[in-house]
Amino acid sequence: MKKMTGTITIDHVAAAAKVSTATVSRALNRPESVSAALKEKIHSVIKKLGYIPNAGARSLMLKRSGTIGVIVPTLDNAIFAQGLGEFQRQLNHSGHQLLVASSNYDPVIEATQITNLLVRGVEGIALFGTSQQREALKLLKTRGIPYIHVGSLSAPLQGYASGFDNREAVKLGVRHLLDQGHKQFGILTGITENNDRAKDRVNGVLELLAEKKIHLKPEVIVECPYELQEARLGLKKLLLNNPKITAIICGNDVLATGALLEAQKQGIKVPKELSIVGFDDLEISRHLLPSLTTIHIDAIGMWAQAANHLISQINGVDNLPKKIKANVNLVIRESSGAAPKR
Amino acid sequence: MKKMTGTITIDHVAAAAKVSTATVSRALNRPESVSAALKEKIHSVIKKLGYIPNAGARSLMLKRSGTIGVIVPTLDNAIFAQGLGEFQRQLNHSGHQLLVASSNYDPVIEATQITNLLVRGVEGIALFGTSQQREALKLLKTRGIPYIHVGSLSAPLQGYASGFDNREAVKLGVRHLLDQGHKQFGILTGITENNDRAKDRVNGVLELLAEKKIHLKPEVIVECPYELQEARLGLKKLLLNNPKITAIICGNDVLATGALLEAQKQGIKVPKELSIVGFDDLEISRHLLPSLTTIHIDAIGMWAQAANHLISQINGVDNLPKKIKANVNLVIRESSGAAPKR
DNA sequence: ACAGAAAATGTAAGCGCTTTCATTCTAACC
DNA sequence: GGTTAGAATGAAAGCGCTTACATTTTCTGT
Repeated sequence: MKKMTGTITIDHVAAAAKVSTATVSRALNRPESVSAALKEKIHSVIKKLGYIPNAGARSLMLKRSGTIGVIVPTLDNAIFAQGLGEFQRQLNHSGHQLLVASSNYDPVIEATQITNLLVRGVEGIALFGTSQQREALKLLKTRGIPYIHVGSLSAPLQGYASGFDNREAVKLGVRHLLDQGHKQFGILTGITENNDRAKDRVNGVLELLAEKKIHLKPEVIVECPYELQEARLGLKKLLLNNPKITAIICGNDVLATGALLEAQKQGIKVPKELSIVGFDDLEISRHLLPSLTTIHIDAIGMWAQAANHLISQINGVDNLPKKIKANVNLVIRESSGAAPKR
Repeated sequence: MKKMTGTITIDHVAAAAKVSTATVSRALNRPESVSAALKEKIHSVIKKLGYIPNAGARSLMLKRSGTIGVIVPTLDNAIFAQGLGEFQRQLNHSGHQLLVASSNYDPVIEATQITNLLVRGVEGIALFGTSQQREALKLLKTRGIPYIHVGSLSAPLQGYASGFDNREAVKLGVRHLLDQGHKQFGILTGITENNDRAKDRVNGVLELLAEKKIHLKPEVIVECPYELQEARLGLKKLLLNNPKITAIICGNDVLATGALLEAQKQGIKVPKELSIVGFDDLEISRHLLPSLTTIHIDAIGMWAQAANHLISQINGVDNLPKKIKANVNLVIRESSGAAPKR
């Protein structure tokens, strides 16, 4: 039967090459089982016709779609963009394409995005953090879809995770500040609701300070969205009500950058009058003046590991590690210094 | 036939609900054609079984995959990340998922990524810029796959485009600098090879300056990758060999930020001794000290338009506009000022 | 209460591909 | 030269779904 439409199927190729569809398929998928002569003829026909196998039919037979999904809170933060770039690069090595979705830090949206990805037939999913609805996670479990949490370590439902302990990581910065003699702290954190990483970081700070008998009043903990403008407002608020603060611990480098810029705008000397510590170590952090003291996380490695773990899961490798720890370390630069004498 | 595997198909649902598969399919796709009673029973069975339709089979019948591809040079630049976020948001409205690929500014990689996306059955593709291989574009044309160029306006092969004229846009900044009395210019541009936008911007500068009888020597045009570190090196090089320069036009805000930071590091007063103009208007640009004079482009709108245009193409709407112009305007801030008297 | 229209449901044919199994061709051996 | 193992190819089944068409059920109006 001749087709009317412009879509070229394997039948067209088979007909044009005067072979069966089986042979065409084999020429494509198991070339060593086809004679050189036919193989050559088939490939030339394919090129001439511009044939590309139909993805649906293929995945229907193979039971593999060749796509992997990822859901991040937002693309608008360099730390995610950078991570996704690496994730995608790794996936490419194994012939997978990346289906991207974002949740805007909302578990409800995230749950529907999980379904969306499932409906598109992804073979695996990378999820950022661990604040997903249990329901959604269970769906993945029952459907047997491989998935991995990225950026945290304490995965629910005994899931896999590639990340680090945010609670401990942030203490690196706090300890540094304590060593510098700081006593009056402020925290500029992202919105902690539905954000386990932000929560952990705040709790890490509080925990370590509590050990040193320092207890923070609620008003020195300010939450704000991860935006420069908001961070500046946040710092303003923090300092206005608590002028004695000498050190600010920020939930990430976006917040820290905003805080730094606002401090400078107000003529506050950093680090002489105020020390600022960030988290993530974005590219810009080392270039700011003063450069930012921050917690460096190996985001590249973390995402690369996540990708490879996911692929291993898909390939049915067993005895896979439950947790993959990413490297984390304090980078002391110019935005932190000795506490001012009063 | 009972299936052994854990995969739940429409047959399982039909059996469990004691209806035909056709009815289940209809309950899902054309609910108004199924009686309320059955509909309810079917949905409860679906929920209980955790049934999710098989993507391959579905796209095979429907001839639509529900996915759209995009290829950007990199995810590592906020301007792309932000754009992609919006693109994806728009696509979600029409029930599409985003398949992301990146080319690292390499047309060869881009061509293979185009094939990859095609193999995954995307219904349409957004391409950044116009530097793709003609071959690859022709493949899309012959396969009848809708696509659109984003970020430029002069699409090859009579393709569609959502973007702006980079050549004219950059002149906004140059004119401003000329108005401020500048005579000695330097250009800090991204790598122009395989980058039509970067090329156009450089040419735009040269064109306008030529009108004013200003001709730039090759050594005041420095190319460097879009990274802060590289930009700092670039500025150093520029100034070292050409100390008389009073104004620098940068290919984008990353470069401009790097230049600004390096100038400050060197103790050069901006804008008193040196004016800097960027391009893109990233979030950080308005917050830097001094804040960055730059060309604002409506990246959000540009990507939103691209998404909608692509969807219209897919839906077979005709008489679609060939070019969609995005808004562009000069934002004068603190990094540019009057040329220093010498 | 009954014919006929309309609504609801079922039957079965493919969508384009891979792959098992059967068949044909090739080459190797005695 | 005749047999046969092995390689190359073809025929056809079916992956899970949607939908045209056939069939059954329900609803009209008189």
